[in-house]
Amino acid sequence: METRKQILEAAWNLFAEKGFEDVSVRDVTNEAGVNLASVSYHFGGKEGLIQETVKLCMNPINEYRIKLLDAELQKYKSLGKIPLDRIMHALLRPTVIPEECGVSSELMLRLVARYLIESDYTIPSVSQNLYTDVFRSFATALLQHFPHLSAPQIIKRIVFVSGSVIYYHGLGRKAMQLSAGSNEDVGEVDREIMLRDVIDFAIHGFGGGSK
Amino acid sequence: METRKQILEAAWNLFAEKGFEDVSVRDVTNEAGVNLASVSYHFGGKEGLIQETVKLCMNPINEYRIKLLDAELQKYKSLGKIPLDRIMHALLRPTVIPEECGVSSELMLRLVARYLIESDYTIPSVSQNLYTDVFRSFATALLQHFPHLSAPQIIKRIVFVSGSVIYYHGLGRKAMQLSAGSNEDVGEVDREIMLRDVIDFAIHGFGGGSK
DNA sequence: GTTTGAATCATACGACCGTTTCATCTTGAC
DNA sequence: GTCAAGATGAAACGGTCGTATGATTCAAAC
Repeated sequence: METRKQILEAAWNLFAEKGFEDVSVRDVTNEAGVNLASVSYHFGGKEGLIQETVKLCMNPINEYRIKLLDAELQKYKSLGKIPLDRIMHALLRPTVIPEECGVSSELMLRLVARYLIESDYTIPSVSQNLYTDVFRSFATALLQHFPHLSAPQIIKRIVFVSGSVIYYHGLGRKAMQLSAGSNEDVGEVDREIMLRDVIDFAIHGFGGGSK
Repeated sequence: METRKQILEAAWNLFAEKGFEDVSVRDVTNEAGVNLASVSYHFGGKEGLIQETVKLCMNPINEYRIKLLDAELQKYKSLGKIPLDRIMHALLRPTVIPEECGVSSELMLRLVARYLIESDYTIPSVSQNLYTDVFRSFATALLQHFPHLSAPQIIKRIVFVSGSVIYYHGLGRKAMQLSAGSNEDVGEVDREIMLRDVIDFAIHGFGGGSK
């Protein structure tokens, strides 16, 4: 059963670095130091391995989101509603600083983004309920702040906000370089600062000045 | 020279529908009704065809953005600055309603998103300058409104906004379904309404209330 | 010690891919 | 009419891929 874990770890690293199509089953098993047939044996095939890998990244993030939101809910239950910035914090922190929920780096978010696009945005069935929970919980919390918005409008804005971050993870660095008109590196980004920025952006974008 | 055009059209449709990896050169040439070797002859290979296809989508959108912004610049030059909503309109309309610049549907945006992710966000060299122009022009216009923001901060927020739209194009519909907890279809989206929504979101997110 | 079933291994199969090669056709210039 | 160059065509090459197969090892149960 050690083999299974080794395969997942190797796949994890390789997929995140090169993408699903550019990594062969042989690449994974070589990296993991296990036999080629192990992937079929343990995961039923490459597709099964991919889905398992993606779940390994998606689920902790969504679980962490819900956990953070629940904690805020307890803290502010006397108030009747969670402050907007705390809601956004719960929604966004797990994606900006994924290490906190065991997802080793933001490379993994690119992996998820990649998967969603390549699979026509089909979410693995095991993760679907979790996604549903996330959308519902945050929509409920946000409705306290924006009772004039319809549920679909709320969801739409949650998607806007999530998209900002994922896209930024991928293209942000490149965009900085392009804007400078050169290919020089722009240095490391401070994750806490970035989190603050994106929360700020989300709060104002969401509220539209109405709160 | 007709062959070249037929190949591009077939590639355009197939790539957008299935992605680059899932479409073989044979698929393209069969769909186009031309010989297999034509792709190597006209584009040097599959990679060349991919880049040409992506450019066919990227460039008109960025050109249209600049064109719209220039038009606003003329209209409001006596004012010293373009109204914020008009800047956002110029930035976002070409991606929400790409037909207006000859890009046949939002499927093409998925194609671009797919390419950016699969190619590690490497922008084809011919399109690089255009991207640089876009970032610079919009950053300049936005700086009039937010002189307290640094250039990198402006760029960062442009990326946030662009990301919202692209992500929404792909995942938005799915998100609606998930939030409903079912797989029922959510119907068509009104593009003009969506444009208004995303501009609204962008304006407030960008300004952060500071106008 | 034997049995048994899960796990691992070396190997091979069949399919598909991108590219190349070389022959053939087309077209316009001389 | 001939020639040359561009464009198209048929076919094959070499390589890689995901998967299947059957043998082998291993460990726990009896």
